[in-house]
Amino acid sequence: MSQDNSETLSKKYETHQIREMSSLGLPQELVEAVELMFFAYRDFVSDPDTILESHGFGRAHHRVLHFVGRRPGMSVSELLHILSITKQSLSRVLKDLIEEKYIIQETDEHDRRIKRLLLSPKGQKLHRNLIDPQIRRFQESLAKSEIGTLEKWQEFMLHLINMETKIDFMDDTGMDK
Amino acid sequence: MSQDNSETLSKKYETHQIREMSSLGLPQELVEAVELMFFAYRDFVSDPDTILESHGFGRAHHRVLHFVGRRPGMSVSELLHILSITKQSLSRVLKDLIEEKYIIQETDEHDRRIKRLLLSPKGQKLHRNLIDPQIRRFQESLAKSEIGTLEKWQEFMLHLINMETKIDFMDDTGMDK
DNA sequence: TAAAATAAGTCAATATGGCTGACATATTCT
DNA sequence: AGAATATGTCAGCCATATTGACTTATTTTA
Repeated sequence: MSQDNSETLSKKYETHQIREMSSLGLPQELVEAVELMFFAYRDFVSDPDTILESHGFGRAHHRVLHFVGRRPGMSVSELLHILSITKQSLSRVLKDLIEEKYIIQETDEHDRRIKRLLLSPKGQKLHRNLIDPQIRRFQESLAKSEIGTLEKWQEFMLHLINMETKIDFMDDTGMDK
Repeated sequence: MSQDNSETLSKKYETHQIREMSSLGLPQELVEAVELMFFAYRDFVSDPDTILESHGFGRAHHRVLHFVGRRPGMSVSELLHILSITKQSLSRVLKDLIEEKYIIQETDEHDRRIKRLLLSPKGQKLHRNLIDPQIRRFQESLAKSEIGTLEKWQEFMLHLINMETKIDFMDDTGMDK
């Protein structure tokens, strides 16, 4: 942070009174969980963010690289669907990635309207560099926690997801139910 | 989505070949987990997003309401610190919330440079409306999963967080370790 | 007590990544 | 032949982030 006071907050907190009870009547544990989602997500994407910046890319580029990497040969409209954005939003980002040869387009053999999207070797390398710190973060967290395997965590996270999204996700992973 | 083809992706997928193996050499489970983070976070904030829109607010307003609600009496610089944004970014959002009387400012008694931020009753009500669907989502997910309690999930999520952030979070929740 | 540091606020410019609406083009389906 | 589909593009708008340069009030410190 640039304009920051690095003194710890707790120290400051001793100097003033808490004026009202926070989060009246809500289960404290669940309110905490809401914050955990915010902080965990923010820090989870922070490493890729740094790498992306050095390439002049943003999170939008990351998402495209990720899904094209996971589903080689997906069409533009499939990509729009899974990202839940408009084609105008996608266009700039996709154009960047194609111009700089991270993504390759190939016309579908059977329906020449459709363009299949693929990662070039260069794109695969960047994708790998972006996902590596995230994988590492999971592995470290797994090692430090008593959770054992990811299974239950995954189940819980999956239930947080909207039904429509779930369909996309399972197509993507090859899951059954 | 506005410009969307509602046909399911899986159906389309039968019609073309997967060209290359995806995510070469990476543990599949962890790659899946990366996606779960993306989808779960997106859908988790989708309900508040809808409510915010009807008030002419965005996610930035939500974050301010949330942290001020959780830590009544926090100063502007503490808020900047916890959000990791600049004061110029905060200013418009905070101005909106103060002008529309969701947030009250009070000058600190002992140091008159500092302004303590508080939710008005109106602000508390909105905060509550925003967090309710998220709490509900957690409760439903908890009921559907075999995870039992949130404890292990919380531990795992906490380990995903950067050390600096952890300090803020624990100040916030009153946690010890 | 004068100078430095701190807390808050402001102005201006810039970038990213969403959005809508209106079209254009090529291709395939009916 | 005409409708529908897949992609792409132009133009403009909005929210939210950034940096840098200042101002004002207040407190701390040398």
